[in-house]
Amino acid sequence: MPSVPEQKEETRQRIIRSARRLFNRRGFAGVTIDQIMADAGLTHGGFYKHFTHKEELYALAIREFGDSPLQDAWQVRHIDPQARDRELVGMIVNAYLSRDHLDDRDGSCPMVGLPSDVARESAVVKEALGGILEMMVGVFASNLDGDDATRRRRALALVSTCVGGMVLARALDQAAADEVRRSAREFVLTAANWPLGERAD
Amino acid sequence: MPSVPEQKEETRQRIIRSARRLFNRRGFAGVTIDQIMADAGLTHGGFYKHFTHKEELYALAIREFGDSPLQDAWQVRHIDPQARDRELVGMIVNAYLSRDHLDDRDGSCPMVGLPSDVARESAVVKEALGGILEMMVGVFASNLDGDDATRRRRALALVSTCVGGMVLARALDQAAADEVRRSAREFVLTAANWPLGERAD
DNA sequence: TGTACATCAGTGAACGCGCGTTCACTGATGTAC
DNA sequence: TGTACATCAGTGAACGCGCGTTCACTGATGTAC
Repeated sequence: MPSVPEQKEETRQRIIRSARRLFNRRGFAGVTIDQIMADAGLTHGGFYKHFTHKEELYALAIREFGDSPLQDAWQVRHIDPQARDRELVGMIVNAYLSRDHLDDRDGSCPMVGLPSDVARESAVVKEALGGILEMMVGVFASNLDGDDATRRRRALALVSTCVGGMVLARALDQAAADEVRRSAREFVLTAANWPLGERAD
Repeated sequence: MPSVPEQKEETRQRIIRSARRLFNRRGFAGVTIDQIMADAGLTHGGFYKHFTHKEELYALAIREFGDSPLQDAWQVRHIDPQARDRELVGMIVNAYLSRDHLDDRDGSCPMVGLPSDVARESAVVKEALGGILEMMVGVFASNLDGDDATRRRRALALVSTCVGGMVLARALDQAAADEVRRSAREFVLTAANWPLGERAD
């Protein structure tokens, strides 16, 4: 076999990483295949040696956020989804609703950067986002009181507040963005009785 | 003056209404000027007799939601933003998080249909969305307890939950969408102590 | 009251550009002998 | 160990199409006389 499979796979991953950053910042329609390939240090023609459609790469890019733990992007590392640790969840909420996360157009959670985009895409793309939602809901639910169903419902609502706060913050001017972000954070931490920890902003 | 100003203004409004529906459903990049003009019963060439750019129409279309009271889209009419009426706010929350509102791609609140799109647009567009947020925050805050600052902060958080729940619901499959929607609704109504009223779904 | 004229909202062809996708080609690399 | 060959990831020109925008034109309508 004259081509090197490991090298091809490495290139493929590099393209997906470039796509993840660019799509997250500018949405599906706002990024061209040429830009993604150039960002990965390649020319546009080779794209179809790795993927069949632009949309296929889009779904893969979103799934990537789940694989390469999202925590990296949030500056909160090594989180065990099963962990019952209210302090840790408090930190996650702080990080999720932080100014850093708001400004990180490239690496932010795709629920913050791409929801309206995903709403218009096919089931494959929606499933990729659903996986990320479940990850976050799992962490929240493990640290709430009540029976399983109640914890899940409350977790879904609290995730909605976090995501909604950030989505709105992105769609507003700086001052309004900070106000919404902080209000959502205070509300979630108080409602769930999670410690506030040290807040950077 | 051989042209009729009132007729031109009427045409202009018809274009804006078409734009509002189409942009809300498919986003800024997903709609062509030709489609908007055709929807308004015109041909594409006349567009520039009314607007200078595509983006100008986009901002106008979003503002339109504030002018033509959003309540029409929510099936809740004649709401006085100053009204202190917990029952009414309960109805608004129910309507906002209803299946009807989720499925109404054309007429839904632009905070639900367009936030990621708006996040990538200019200040003019963001201000248009900010106006709609303030409308909703005003209604919520008037029906909460505490001093002004506290009510506003809680209102911002509760609006975040409503918007976040709907934005996520749009980006998920049917089953997950209903679960998020209902969880967010129950949580908001309970947390704010607003009556549940009759829920259709 | 009637007629010639000026205006301008709306038409539809055209322009230029960029995009997603295709394809003939290249050249580095592994394999066969 | 060396050489001829086959493979295929990556290249870059090209294709077809649709989009935003421009522009010469039309024809309905108000105005001047």
